[in-house]
Amino acid sequence: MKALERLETIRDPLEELLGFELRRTSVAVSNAFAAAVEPLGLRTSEATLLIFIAANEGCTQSDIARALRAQPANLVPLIQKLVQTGVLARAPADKRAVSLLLTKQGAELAKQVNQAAAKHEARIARRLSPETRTQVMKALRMICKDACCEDS
Amino acid sequence: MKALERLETIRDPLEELLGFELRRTSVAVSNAFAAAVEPLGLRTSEATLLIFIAANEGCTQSDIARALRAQPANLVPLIQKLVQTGVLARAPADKRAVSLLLTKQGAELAKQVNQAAAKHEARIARRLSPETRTQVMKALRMICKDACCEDS
DNA sequence: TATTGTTATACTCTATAACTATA
DNA sequence: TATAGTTATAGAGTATAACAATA
Repeated sequence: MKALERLETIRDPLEELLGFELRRTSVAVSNAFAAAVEPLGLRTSEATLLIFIAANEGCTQSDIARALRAQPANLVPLIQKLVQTGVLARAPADKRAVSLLLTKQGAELAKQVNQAAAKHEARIARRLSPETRTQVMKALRMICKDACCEDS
Repeated sequence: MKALERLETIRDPLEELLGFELRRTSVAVSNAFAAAVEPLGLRTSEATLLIFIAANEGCTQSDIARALRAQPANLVPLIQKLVQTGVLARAPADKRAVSLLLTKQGAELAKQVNQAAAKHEARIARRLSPETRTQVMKALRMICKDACCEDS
């Protein structure tokens, strides 16, 4: 039946590695977030943008790109869509920069996004004590910094 | 100078959210891992595959797909490349399943990948105590489970 | 010179549908 | 009927180069 003995037991060496566990968890959490904002007709990137702009009304695309570590070029179609659907409005800041504002409809949508995000946050952290959550956040920031930088 | 008052201060509401901090950290760590295996001529997915197969010699593509939560279709070109470059060898397991084995060259490469992964792991966790690392791993698994499942 | 916003483009990753051959 | 492997393809995310207008 078997030309070569099939493996009876599969083990997963990846689940002992922090890097991969981080990635898997991130994927699962991102999928859950996407599902949470999908009823609002938004993708993850659009919902993220709304949360950011709601907290920084009047910011520009380059503000967003810097803060969210995104490529400015990739924000263009995203913001165009949100302007066309009446969620965002542009107002000239100076002759080259453009301030982004929420329309009345956009403010309502942003509120719903924030509610969905809060519910999602509560869900993914529901088995973590506040202290553990704080410690995990702190650890994540350290890991992120140590992964990014080159040196000692 | 300003048609609309520009924001002086940008704040980032995302960095208080566990979900987004998870994503950012995961992206940074993934990039660092990609850079770590790039000198070996491997992408993240290929290096991951080698780590897994080295720990499970004789496994099949569907074993891999299940364990790594990947689509079987996406493994095909990946494994084809590794076979063509002499890293993997196929051996019939039964008339439809195929066992995957490391060639001599593949075993050497897998060893280097595991070394690079270990170094990468040490780097990203270098400011975490062993106890904190363990706690973070445990928290990540809980978060992952709570994000995936639907219910209570 | 550097910055803001933009276009076009390319590449990777991921997802699905459909097929074959085998169990 | 379900499983193993495959093909083809489509979508989303992300990256860069190059440009015009402005600081």
